[in-house]
Amino acid sequence: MGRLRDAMTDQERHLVEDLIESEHELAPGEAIACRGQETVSSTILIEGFAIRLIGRGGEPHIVGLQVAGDFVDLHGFALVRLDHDIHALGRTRIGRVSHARLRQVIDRQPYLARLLWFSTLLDASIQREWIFKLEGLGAAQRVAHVFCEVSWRLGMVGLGRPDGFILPLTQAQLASMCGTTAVHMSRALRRLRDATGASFRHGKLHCPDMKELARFCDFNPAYLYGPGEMQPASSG
Amino acid sequence: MGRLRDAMTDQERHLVEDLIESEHELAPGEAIACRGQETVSSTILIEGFAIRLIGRGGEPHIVGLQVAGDFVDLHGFALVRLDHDIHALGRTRIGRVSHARLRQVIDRQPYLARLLWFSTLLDASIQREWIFKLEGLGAAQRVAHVFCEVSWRLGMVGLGRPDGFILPLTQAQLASMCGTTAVHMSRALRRLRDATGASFRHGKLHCPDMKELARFCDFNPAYLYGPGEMQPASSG
DNA sequence: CGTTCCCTTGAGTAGTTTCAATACTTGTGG
DNA sequence: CCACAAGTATTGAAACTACTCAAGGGAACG
Repeated sequence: MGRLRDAMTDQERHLVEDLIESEHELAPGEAIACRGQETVSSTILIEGFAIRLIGRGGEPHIVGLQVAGDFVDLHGFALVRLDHDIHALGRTRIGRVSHARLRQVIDRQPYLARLLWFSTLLDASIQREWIFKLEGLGAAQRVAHVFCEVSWRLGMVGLGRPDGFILPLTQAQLASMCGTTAVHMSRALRRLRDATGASFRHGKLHCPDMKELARFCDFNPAYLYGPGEMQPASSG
Repeated sequence: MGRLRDAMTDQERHLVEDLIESEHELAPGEAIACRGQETVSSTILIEGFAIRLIGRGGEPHIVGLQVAGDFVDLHGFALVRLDHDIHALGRTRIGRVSHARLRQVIDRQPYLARLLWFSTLLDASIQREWIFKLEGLGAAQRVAHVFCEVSWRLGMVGLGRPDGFILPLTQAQLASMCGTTAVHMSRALRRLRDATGASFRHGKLHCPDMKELARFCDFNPAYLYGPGEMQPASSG
């Protein structure tokens, strides 16, 4: 819910923070939630990243990325079972919220319910942008778009840095997210480096000029519903 | 909400149907909702299809498809502004539901609120599957997957036919949905016809063997949360 | 200090795009 | 009913992009 901070009062923010019943440290790659399993609690990502994985038969593909402050499996609350796996990326800290507790708060605070709903809608909006990206852009622009999005989302939760960030993905994982192969991703990253100066190696992006990166892939952050243009429904 | 019929009581279904304040006929291609515009009502697709479009600068791309019974812009309720356009596909009939009315019902019927939420989560699940499909499948398998999904979704709202359906898309639009070109889509459709017997021409799919089509693209409908394996949260 | 995983590079192959030309469908007005 | 126009679908060939296989170099971890 971190990304909704501008839409929440201090009271509401405390209400959400108080929902967390336990905190855990997770090792890199550890599962946060698994496909098909019935969920009795949901997870807030307090620190680190998480990936969504869909795999049938062959290698699983990465179909989503969550950053600190995100509710990663709020779907489980309404859907009971998840359709995909969620894994920690690098070392993470998570908080668990029981569905029973969530239900109590939601029934008494309709506005908070709408905020939780908004949170999942934001994820849906991001997924539509990923579809758009996969349909329309080449490999180098796709990965640039991923970097722009992560930079922007980190900025929305106060973790933004102007010259890059740590994102513990391998090039093979980046390739999976961009619908290409590890070898081709390596070449795409070199083209990106030559064109924009942004270099990614061993889970670290160094980017001297974010604007240049955004120009390279025609990045428009409107779909992230950040403070400014588009805002969630007002309180009341 | 048509697709949730199995999760709703008759009373709840009537409650949703009574929400509809006005019905309209739409001409092919007519806009249902536009990016950026503030929405005061949401739309249920009563008959026909709708597409979601994202376009920045160049040609817009199709990033989503809705069938009869779907709430097409429920996002607008929580998000106020949409991040993309929604257009009618072929002749459609829609119903409008004011947000004021929606809010009333939601605050009094928490379970109904969860059903609406579930409806948007189902769209999100479908979008994740689209991402997976674009990342991992070739053009012929992608379009086969689209056909399987539409067939399944029509079946979920009682409009299923064993030998195909009318889907008023051009090959250029299918290409847009599958991240390829119109020319290549034509070739992909021929390969699909040769491999499975399913032929698509001028907005009509003729498919003698749906199972064969499903096998061709390794289609698994679990992500649609149909009656069976995965179900929304129970009432109460 | 070596093993393992990750990244890079090259060369050949397969798949996709582009451009351009032709044919088919549908709808319109003579 | 036919002719025409506009949109839609198919085909071919050349250029391009991406994939695969394979080998070598580099970073991180024990």
